[in-house]
Amino acid sequence: MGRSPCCEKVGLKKGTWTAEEDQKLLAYVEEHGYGNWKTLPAQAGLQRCGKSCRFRWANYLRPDIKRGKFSLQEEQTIIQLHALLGNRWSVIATHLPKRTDNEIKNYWNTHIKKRLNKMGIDPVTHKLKIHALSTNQSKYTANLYHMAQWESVRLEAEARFIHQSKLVSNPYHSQVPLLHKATVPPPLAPPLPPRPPCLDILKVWTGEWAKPAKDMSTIFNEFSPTLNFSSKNKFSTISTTVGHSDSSSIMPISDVGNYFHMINGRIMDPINDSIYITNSLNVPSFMKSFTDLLPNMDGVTDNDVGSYDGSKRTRIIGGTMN
DNA sequence: AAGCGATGCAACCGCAAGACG
DNA sequence: CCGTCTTGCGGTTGCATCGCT
Repeated sequence: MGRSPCCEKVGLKKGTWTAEEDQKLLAYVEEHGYGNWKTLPAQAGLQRCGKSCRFRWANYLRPDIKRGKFSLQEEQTIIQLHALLGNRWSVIATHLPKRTDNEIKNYWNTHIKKRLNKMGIDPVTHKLKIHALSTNQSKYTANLYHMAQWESVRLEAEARFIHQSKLVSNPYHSQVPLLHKATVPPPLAPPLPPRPPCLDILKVWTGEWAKPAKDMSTIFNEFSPTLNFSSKNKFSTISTTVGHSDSSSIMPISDVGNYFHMINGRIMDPINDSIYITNSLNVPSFMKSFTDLLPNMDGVTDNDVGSYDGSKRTRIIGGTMN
């Protein structure tokens, strides 16, 4: 495959765009649209390569772009989605209205990454750094981390519970294709034990970090969740046992894989044919493992991604399922 | 005021995938 | 099916600005 010559090779301008160039590009796109970036520069009277023009338009001149400081909410969303998706900036950008992938990527690299490092969290794996476990503060972080694991399992269990409720009440269930019927979850599990306070790693991010850890130890005396990951056939199973201090309620929260089923390597909701991403928490190790359950999201385009209004979950709608 | 390193943002580069003939 | 072209993505670099000495 032949590569198009770069700007330098054909003597085109590089570097920062001037206001005049911006105006030219903006005027041209507004009048003619942007069908062919290769031919656009010449037609617009720009001494730039098409790639540069496309980039400038997509990241700075497009009218639906918000510039400026990221809000705390946006930061949290970035962290959550990064834990799930890794460096899939374009996908992450679809969850941040009016933000571009490039801007998010830059913000991650220059701000969030550094702050996570300072907090003793590996920004790549979202796991605690081992060497950080020696300090008191890091013990607290470890507790948060542990709690967050529990929270993850709880969310998945809730998802299963909601789904099962739908099966009971929703007549649509009978129309679920056979493939999906084969993966219908087992009967309802016993009710969940009382929840520990909702904690996740993002609380560290949002300032809970500074609070004393004494309450954490109390909580951990009451709940001690353990996560286990295994792979069975095409399903990956997430299971946990939760023990409560009064030892009256030891219950398994099992087989998230029974709720979700895999199609083409993606975790699917058998009812809605949607790919679900837990959006309320992303715990380092759990999410790494959870992400591992999503071995191939590559076929999901930006257009496939939408917000699930009012839900704790964000779902990717209509990813290619060929 | 000058020098210099740190920081953050804008933009480039190379690769891969999709479109198309 | 194959080759070429175009587009999109993520990693990386370049450079302007800031802050400290």
